[in-house]
Amino acid sequence: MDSHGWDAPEMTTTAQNLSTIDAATTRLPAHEVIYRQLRDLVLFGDLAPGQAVTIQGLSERLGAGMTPVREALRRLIAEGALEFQGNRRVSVPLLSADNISELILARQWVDPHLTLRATERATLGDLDHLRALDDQLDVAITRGDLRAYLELNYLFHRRLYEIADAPILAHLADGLWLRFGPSLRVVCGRMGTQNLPDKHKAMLEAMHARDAEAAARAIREDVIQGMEQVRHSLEQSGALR
Amino acid sequence: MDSHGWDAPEMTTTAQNLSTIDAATTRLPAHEVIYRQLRDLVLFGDLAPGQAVTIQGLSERLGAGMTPVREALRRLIAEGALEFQGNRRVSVPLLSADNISELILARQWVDPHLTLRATERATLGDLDHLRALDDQLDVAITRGDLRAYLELNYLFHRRLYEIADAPILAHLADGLWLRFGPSLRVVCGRMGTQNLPDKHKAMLEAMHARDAEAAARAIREDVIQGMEQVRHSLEQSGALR
DNA sequence: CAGAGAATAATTTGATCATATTCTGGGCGC
DNA sequence: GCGCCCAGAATATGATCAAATTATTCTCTG
Repeated sequence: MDSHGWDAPEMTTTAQNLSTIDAATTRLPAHEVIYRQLRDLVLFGDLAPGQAVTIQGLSERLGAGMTPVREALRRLIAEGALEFQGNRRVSVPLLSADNISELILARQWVDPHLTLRATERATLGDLDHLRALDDQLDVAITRGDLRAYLELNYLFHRRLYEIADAPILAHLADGLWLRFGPSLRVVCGRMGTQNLPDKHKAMLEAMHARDAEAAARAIREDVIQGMEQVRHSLEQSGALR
Repeated sequence: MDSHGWDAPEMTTTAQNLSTIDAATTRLPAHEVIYRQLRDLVLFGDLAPGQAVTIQGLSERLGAGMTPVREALRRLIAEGALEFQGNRRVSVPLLSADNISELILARQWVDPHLTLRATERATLGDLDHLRALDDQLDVAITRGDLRAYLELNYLFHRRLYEIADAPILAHLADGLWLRFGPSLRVVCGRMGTQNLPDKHKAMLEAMHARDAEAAARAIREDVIQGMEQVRHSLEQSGALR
C-alpha cells in the first residue's frame, strides 16, 4: 500500500506534536518521517485549505534540513495532497465544486469495488478488526471527538483497502482521501460529529454474510452520504472553507 | 493536468538524447526538467521493467546535481512510475498478473468516463486535433515506428483527457499509463506495430455525432484490446519482460 | 589440500546538511 | 501607476556521513 516500501506508518490516535521525534521511528529516513507527519496533517485537516506551506518554515518547525522537507513536499504534491502554485509556492488545495464532483465520482467507483474484493477475501479476524474500529468510531462520535472520528473513519476504510489486496486501486483510493481531507475537516467541524455518515454496520453484516454486492452498496451509500455533505457545505459557503 | 503547475511539457516526437539540454527549457527548474525526461523514459519504455535506477548514475548522466534528481525520483515513485525497493534502491516496477488486472479494471472505468465528458465538451477544433493525431498514428503503424506509435497513442488519449476537463480523473489516468508504459513497450516490441489496437476511428465518429455513449464504448474496447494483449503476453512469458 | 561458508574489507550509492545562487513579490520613490 | 530595489524564499551544488552491496580473505571441515 505504501508506495515507498517501509513498514506501515503507525497511526497516531491522538493529536501529535510536530516536534516530537519518535525514538522508534528514528530508523526511518528523515524525508519519510517528514512525509508521514505532513501527510497526517493534511489528511486530518490540521492544515486548512488554502493555507500556504513553506519549505524553510517546515524545515525549522520540524528541525530538519530542507532537502528531506523538499522531498516530502514533492511526494505530497504528486499525490495531490498539496498544490504547486506555479511560482514556487506550495499550499493546501482549495476544492472547487467540480473537483468535489470528480472525487465523489471516483470514490463511488473505487470504494465499492475494493469492498467487493475485500468481502471475498476477508478472514474472520479481518471482520473482527473492522468491527473493533467501528466500535471505536461510535465512541468518538458520541464523545464528539472530531479528530478521533476522522482518523478512525480513515483507518476503517484503509483497512478495507488492505483486505481487498489490490495495491494499485488502494493507492488510488488513498490519493482521493488526501484530496478531500482538509475540506472534510472543515465541514465536519462545522456540523459537529452528530449525524455523521456511518453505514459501516450494514456493510459489516453484509461482509459477514459474504454478500459482496450488498456490502459494496452499503459502502457506496456511506461514501455518497459523506461526500455529498462536503459538496453541499462547500456550495453553501461560496468557494470553500 | 500537470500537478506541478508549469506549462505543459512539450512532447518529443522523436527519440530524445538525454544529454541534450533544451535551451527553451532552461527556464524550468532542473528538477522539473529531470522529471519530464525520466517520465518519458518510463512512459515509452526506454527503461526496461525491473531495471535499477541510481541517483548518482542519473545525476552524472544528466549533468545535474543529485538534489533535483532525487526530487524527480520521489515524484515518479509517488506516481507509481518507479518503485522503491525497501532498501533505498529504486527500479522500474515489474508488473504481476494481478497488477495488470487492476490496471485493466481501472482504465476500463476511467477512460470511458473521461471520453463521455470529452464528447460533451469537445469543440470542432478539438476533434480536428484528435483526428490529426490519429492520422499520424496510422502513419507510425504502417511505417512500423514503435516509438512514434507509443508516443502518439499516449498523446491521443492524453488529449482526450484534457478535453474532458476533469483534472483529478485525468491525473489518475495519467498515473495508470506510467504503470504499464514499460511493459507495453516490451509487449509491442515483440509483436510489431501491426494489429495494434486502434478503435480511434469509431470513437471519433461517435464524438462527431455527439454520441457520448458510443464514444465511451469504443474507447473501452480500445483499452481492453490493448491491455488484454499486455496481460496475455505477460502471462505467456512467465513473470514479465 | 580443496572448497563452502562466514566474517571482514572495500566500494558504491543513498541521505543529509550548510551554503551559494537565483528568482519572486512587495515596498518605496518617482 | 510604473519601475527599481530589497528582503525572503526556493533552487541547486558539493561535501560529508551512513548504509548496503559486492569483493575478498580467512577459517574450518571433509
